[in-house]
Amino acid sequence: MREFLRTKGLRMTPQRELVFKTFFGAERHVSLDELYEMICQKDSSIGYATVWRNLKLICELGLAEEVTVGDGITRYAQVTQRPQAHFYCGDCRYFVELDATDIVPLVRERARAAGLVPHTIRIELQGRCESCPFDNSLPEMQR
Amino acid sequence: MREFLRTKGLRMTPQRELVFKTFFGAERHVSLDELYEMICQKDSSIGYATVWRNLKLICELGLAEEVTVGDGITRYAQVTQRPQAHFYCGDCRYFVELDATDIVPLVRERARAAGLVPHTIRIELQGRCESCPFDNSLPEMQR
DNA sequence: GTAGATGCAAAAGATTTGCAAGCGG
DNA sequence: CCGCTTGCAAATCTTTTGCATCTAC
Repeated sequence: MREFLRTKGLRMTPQRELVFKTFFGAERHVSLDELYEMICQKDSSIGYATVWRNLKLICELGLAEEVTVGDGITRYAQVTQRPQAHFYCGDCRYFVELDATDIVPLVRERARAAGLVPHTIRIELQGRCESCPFDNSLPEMQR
Repeated sequence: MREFLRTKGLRMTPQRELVFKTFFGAERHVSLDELYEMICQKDSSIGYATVWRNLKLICELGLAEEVTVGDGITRYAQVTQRPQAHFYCGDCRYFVELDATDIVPLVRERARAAGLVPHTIRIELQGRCESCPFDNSLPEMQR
């Protein structure tokens, strides 16, 4: 990673390393605030802007992308080899990744047929997970 | 529409009617600001909050939904019968709707197989439209 | 008349930037 | 050393809300 950054004229610092490791070590999609919280527990002296800038950097490097589900919170997903769809349970706030390896090409083809060249394709679902600990239904709007 | 609102205990007002008509009359997805601008041209005395509240209302009524493509701007799409995918050209800011009638069920089934009950399914693409008037490539991050 | 709707202004959040000081290479 | 990074504070920008006033029904 240090090498990779060097080719971009970027440096590795303790803070950057911490942001990268924490982000890639997270097993779920995290928001900026969540990531900052997680990082603070390891190094409370790190600045919010530093986390923000490094998270943006990760996105710029193509290693992560923003995921939104309409609840006003932007979360960040690691970019993986396999195209994935993101499921978000509005009740327990649980994120699940669904394999969309077979579906994404269909979408891409649909776009191509319309004369469009997609750069990114996002498939985002929202609903209720089966084992959701919450059985109360919130007003739809606020999910 | 007035009847429909009445069943919800809501009223029709000149401002509300203007917001509804303008929104449903727009041939593209609009952001709150864009909608407000359009409406101001017809009635400059309308308040920003009124446009915002009515746009939210339209979403609550299930007649529209938010669309985001990672450029920091939330746009609103009319909900139509046919499931659609949204394509956004980052260069000319053009929105295109793609028919996804056949693809959405696939996604839904994929979720079901994982024990998830999707409430909404969004398919959002970003890229370049064929007849894009811009041939310069902006940095990916800022699209 | 009454409850919902509006307009304004200000609050609340989220995102982004300026700048001086700190370090990695 | 040079230039990328960091921390802090403050600026921006977007989304929401409080409240007095107004008005649809």
